[in-house]
Amino acid sequence: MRMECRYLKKPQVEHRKGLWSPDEDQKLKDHILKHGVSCWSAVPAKAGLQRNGKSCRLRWINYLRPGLKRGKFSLEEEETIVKLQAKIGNKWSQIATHLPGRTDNEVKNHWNSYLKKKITRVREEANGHITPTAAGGSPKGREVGTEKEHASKIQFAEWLSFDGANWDSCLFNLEDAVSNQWQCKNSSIEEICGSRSLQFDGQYDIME
DNA sequence: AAGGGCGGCAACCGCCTGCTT
DNA sequence: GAAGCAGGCGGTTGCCGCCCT
Repeated sequence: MRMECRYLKKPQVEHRKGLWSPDEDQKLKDHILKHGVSCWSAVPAKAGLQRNGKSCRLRWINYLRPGLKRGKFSLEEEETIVKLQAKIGNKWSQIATHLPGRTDNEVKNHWNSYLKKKITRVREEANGHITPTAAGGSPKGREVGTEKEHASKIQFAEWLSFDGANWDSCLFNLEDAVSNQWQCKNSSIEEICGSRSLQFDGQYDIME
């Protein structure tokens, strides 16, 4: 596969940057659906695009690929992200494999812009030395004080709670989880998550 | 109504890895 | 074993829209 692209003569064209137009999307989509991908660096020329191969690959994976799930992350998806991030760190591509229809970029963005701040806030509130708007929450943050914000806050606190009520036989400690200090005693991460959600038989014990 | 600030998202950048010669 | 290349990945940036003052 790689052989066929290795010594292809690539035209030296100025590559376009920035947002993709609907026309470019259509060209890329049509080309890939019709011919598949044997070599990303050859795709732009074959598809009639003035982009580089990497850009095309990214656009396809993150936006055009069939089966992508758009829209808000579900509570279950957020649980998965937080757990896996605590377990394996910022391995977004690996985390994304446990979230069908989600891309690594999407997961990363959601973590950086939302989950990380939420966790910090919950954590600091648990420590009792924070105002609700600190830790990334802006003083003018959206939905602050609204019913929606209130609801999401409660939900988040619920699924991060110690009682593990919605964790199906999982003893989960927020403080350790967010410090990357919790460990799974009896199960590998694959066993824990299976192909998708958090169904597993083992238990988490907090290791010092 | 307007401007400033923030959050969310798309895309780029640079490094790393694996493969081939 | 070294060099060159493509693909993969994580970090970062920049733009846009929404919300608040």
